[in-house]
Amino acid sequence: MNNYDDETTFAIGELAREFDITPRSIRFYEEQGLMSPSRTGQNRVYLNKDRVRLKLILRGKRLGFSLAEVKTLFDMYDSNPNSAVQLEAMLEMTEQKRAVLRQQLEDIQMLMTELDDVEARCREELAELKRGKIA
Amino acid sequence: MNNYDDETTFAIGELAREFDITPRSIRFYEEQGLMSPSRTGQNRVYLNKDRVRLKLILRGKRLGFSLAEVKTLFDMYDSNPNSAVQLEAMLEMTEQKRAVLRQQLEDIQMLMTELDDVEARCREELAELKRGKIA
DNA sequence: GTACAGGTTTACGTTAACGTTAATTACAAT
DNA sequence: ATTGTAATTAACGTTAACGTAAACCTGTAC
Repeated sequence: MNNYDDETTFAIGELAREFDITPRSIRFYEEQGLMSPSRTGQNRVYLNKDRVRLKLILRGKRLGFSLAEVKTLFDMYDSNPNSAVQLEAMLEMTEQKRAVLRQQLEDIQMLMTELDDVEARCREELAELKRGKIA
Repeated sequence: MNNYDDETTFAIGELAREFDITPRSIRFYEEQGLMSPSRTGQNRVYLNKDRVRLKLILRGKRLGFSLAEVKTLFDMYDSNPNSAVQLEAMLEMTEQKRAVLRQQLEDIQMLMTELDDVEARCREELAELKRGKIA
């Protein structure tokens, strides 16, 4: 499913709806050099490869990369695909991201136990209130 | 370790160094109502409770909370803990946050496996490059 | 033919979380 | 007395990722 051939075209609004973003965002990504759709007259026309690019941009964002970082990856891939240099740069970026995620996991665990404490104290005080020990 | 008594005081620069942020940031947090250190003359003086607050702010940030959200949590925590209404509101709030954290945990785990995939493909291609299968 | 639903460019506005001077104060050491 | 280090307030500057008009074209529906 979700498999288009190389002829199928999309208007900017279609892609916007599909990925639940605004046309403005898509134009912005183009302005930042992340996409370059063709045109019919003055209207942008997107092929499936452009659609895939957009998907990659959004996935990069979900992974916490900035648009500039995504562009860096695109540029590297476009200029020298499958080069050892590009692949190693990619590995480095993923490793950095992994470190951030590890830190977040740790933080979440600490926060959760703190929430446990707060909750326990709340329940205790509530129980005392109901027993009438405090007005 | 890292255990200070309630008398120990800190200058703004000390805290900045300890948490690897700038004094400007600490003043900004105060300006946003997240801290209120005492003073000697016109200089800010931080006690351990302030230091703990700062730690919590930074942890919240790492978790993706805005300063405004952190402030909301602080306000709730600080507000009168003697009323049953307040306590129940607090419980509701912590339960909501807990749900958010659970979701984040899930997201992070998915992202990590995605990174695993990317990394695995990279290493594989690198290995092929080294075996000379690709020019 | 006119309304309308899309598309277009240009350009200024917005928000968060600080950065960056500037001008001043205060204590500590040389 | 001067130099150095750390602190202060006030206020304007910055970045990312768009939002939001304004003013325009353009093909289809009625």
